[in-house]
This record gives sequence, structure tokens and C-alpha cells, in this order.
Amino acid sequence: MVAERLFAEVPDIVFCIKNRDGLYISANAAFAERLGLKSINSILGKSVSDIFPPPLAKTYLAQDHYVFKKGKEINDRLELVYNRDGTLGWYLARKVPLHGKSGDIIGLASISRDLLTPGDADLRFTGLAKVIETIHRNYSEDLKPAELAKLAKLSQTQLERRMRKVFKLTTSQFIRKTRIEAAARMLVNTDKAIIDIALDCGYGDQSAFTRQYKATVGMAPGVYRSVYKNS
DNA sequence: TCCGGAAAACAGGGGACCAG
DNA sequence: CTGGTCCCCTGTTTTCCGGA
Repeated sequence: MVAERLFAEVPDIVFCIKNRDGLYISANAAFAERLGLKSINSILGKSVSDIFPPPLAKTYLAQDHYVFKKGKEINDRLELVYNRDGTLGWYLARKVPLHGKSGDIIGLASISRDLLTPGDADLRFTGLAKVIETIHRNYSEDLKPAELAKLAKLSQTQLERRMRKVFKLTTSQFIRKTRIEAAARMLVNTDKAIIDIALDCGYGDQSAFTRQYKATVGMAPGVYRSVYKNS
């Protein structure tokens, strides 16, 4: 298959194909590496439940189900993944249905792009340094892309274009990324109540936070804490 | 090729409430 | 504390067009 060769040696894009039964029939080296495995051989023929912890597997299964059932793509989903080495990694995921000759769905292909951190030079060059600094400093407040654009002396259109160019994210996705990442750290490194973490991270109430956290990380905050704290 | 503005479509944020 | 529903409304994103 062409796609397999295309993604085989690409280091920052995780690629895999699952058949209609949800079993991995293809994956690239980057997939194995993200899972902390030596080769992809130990993944092939397995399902998500065999590979990921139950709460995450549940989320991934639901996504696969959506693709299989609706025949629609999942595009540019921002995901936070707790890497094997304990670091937090951000990825943009995409899942597309694969159709057989008769048009029926026979599987799905998934790619997940590593959101690499741009260098200071990139930020200064694009005029985004001030915006990023403001978001990192004030993520607990109500940040408005229009005000951030003003701060950077850019039109909102320009800000969005440059954010996409540098981060592969919209401004609001970047704000969300910053908040969720801060929340993830607080969940693991502190004993703060979830409602307090929600408020500290700029959410109006705890239920909004839980919903967004789950959508991004794949687990509710409390579940995430129980899985990763002291592990 | 880059930029800005406008308009329209659309997604989704989040408040409120409730059940478990 | 989690998670579900309902639903309004805001803001985001896309697209198009014209100008430099």
C-alpha cells in the first residue's frame, strides 16, 4: 500500500490502519515508538483495548465507531497524550474511513501529527511571541482572540493564519491546549479539587471543564488523576 | 503572494439542571 | 465528582473579493 510506504519512516506522524473489526493491520515505526515498543509487529492483529489503558481505549473505540457508523472523517482533533517517558505530548489526529470496491467501509486509516514546539525565532518572526506569552500568563482569564490580535498588532485574520502556520492550531485551540495542559499538570502534581483546577484554568464551572478535558485527553479529570498520579 | 475586510455558515462553549 | 441533556448564543472558520 502506498500510504504505508509514505509514512513508514516519518518520525513525527503516527500512522495506522485498522480493519472493520478494529484490529491493527498496519502501523509505522513512529506508532511503535510512541507506545514505547521496539517494533510494530507486536501491535499488528491487536485491538486498541490490547494496547491502551481502558479509559483511553474506550475513547478511541468510540471514535472508530463514529467513523465506521457514519462513514465520516474525524479531522484535526487536538489530543493530549501522556507519553511513556512521563512527558506530555500534543497531537493533531485525523481518522478517515476506508472504502472497499463496492463502497462499503472496510476499515479506517488514522494519522496523528506531533505538534512540535516552534523556536523563539519563529515566534518573533511571525509576531506571535507576545500572544503566546499572554496566553501562557493569563490562561486562567477570559482570553479573546480579537484582543490578542490587537496586542500583536495584527488583524484577527492574520493572527489566525500565523497561528495555523506556526502551531497548526487556531488561536482558540491554542488557548484550550494551554489550559488543558496546565490542568493535566495540576491533576498529577497537586491535590487540588477538580472544581478549583477548573476555575484556575479559566473555566466557568466544573462541568464545562470536565467535558472539554474528556474530549481532549480521552478521560475525565478524576479518572486521569487516578491513572497517572503516583504512577 | 500577501493582506484586510465582510459575510455567512457552523460548531461548540457553557450555563442550568438533574441523576447516579 | 461524573456525565447526560437541552439550548441559546457567541465566536470561529471559511470563503470570497479586492487591493497592494
